[in-house]
Amino acid sequence: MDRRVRTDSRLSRTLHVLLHMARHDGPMTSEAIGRMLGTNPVVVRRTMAGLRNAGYVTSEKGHGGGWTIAADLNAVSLLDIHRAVGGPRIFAIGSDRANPACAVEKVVNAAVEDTLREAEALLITRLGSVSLAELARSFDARCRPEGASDTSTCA
Amino acid sequence: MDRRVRTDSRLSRTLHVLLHMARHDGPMTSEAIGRMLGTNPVVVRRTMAGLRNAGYVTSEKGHGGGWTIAADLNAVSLLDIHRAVGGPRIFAIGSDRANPACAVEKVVNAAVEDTLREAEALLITRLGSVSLAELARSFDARCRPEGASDTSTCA
DNA sequence: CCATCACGTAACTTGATAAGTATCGTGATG
DNA sequence: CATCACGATACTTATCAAGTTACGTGATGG
Repeated sequence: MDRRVRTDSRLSRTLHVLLHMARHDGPMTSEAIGRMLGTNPVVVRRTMAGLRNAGYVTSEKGHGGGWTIAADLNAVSLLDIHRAVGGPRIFAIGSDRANPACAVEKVVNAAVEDTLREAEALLITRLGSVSLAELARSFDARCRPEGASDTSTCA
Repeated sequence: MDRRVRTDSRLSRTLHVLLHMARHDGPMTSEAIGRMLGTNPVVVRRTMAGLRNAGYVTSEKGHGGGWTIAADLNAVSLLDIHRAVGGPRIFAIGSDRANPACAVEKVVNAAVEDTLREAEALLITRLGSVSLAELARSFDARCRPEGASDTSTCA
């Protein structure tokens, strides 16, 4: 319980990207994805590398290259994506010493950490119970009742 | 959803301190508390200031001064302490843009944030359901079956 | 009265990490 | 072989709890 952390948006960014890729024909370049996210291609490649290692996407170089989804969207959960992008630390709060000598501190840390673990377990369960396909369908249900290729806007 | 954050140990540290104070006669100095936490008095004062503003403790200057509990431990929950020390951001993950123009991004952010909110609600509920007195009793039950003044060690 | 104690406060530094940036290399396309 | 797009490394930036330094103020007590 010692690491420092910032608000990590890799999960939501990646989901955003994947849904666009799902409704896009052909590979998408890091350049185009970066524009979508308001960032640059290097940041995109860094995050996408995790997805590639997990086998969820593939990348091709050269003309007409870019990123392509390589998995069944029904088989990949939000939790899988969370883990593929680094499975980052979830909480910004915690205890400072892992194994305190003080008995009071032990009890306090255990109480706080048990509570955090409970919340984390719920989060993990929820993320694990939603597939990318379901997320995509929930978008269609709300925004694209008839379905079409990707014409949805990105600022 | 934009702020950056580190692992924040103010809650667990403060609970640790309060339990010691509860089984300690007379005020405790920031100096002594700092030794307990492995930090220095200024850090202690900074955190304790929140508790003082909330009315949970009082502070006295000069000889024999220091910090004293001013609340009924049965009436103060872990959540109250969490809030008194700044109610810091709980999660290290989130979305980067609060109000995206892109409809896909909106749906994704909503899904992620709803899940986080659910986990946060559970955490808040749990923290709110435990009083300082109960936490102290759980320590006694485990470590001090007969109860006495504060002889518990702090490394 | 004055030395000491202990809190109050402000300003600055440190450490950790996601994000951002710059640069070069490599392989594929046409 | 020029261009494209990924791969990889190295460096900078932003953020915030925690740590540190320094000085002020009020209370105690000799």
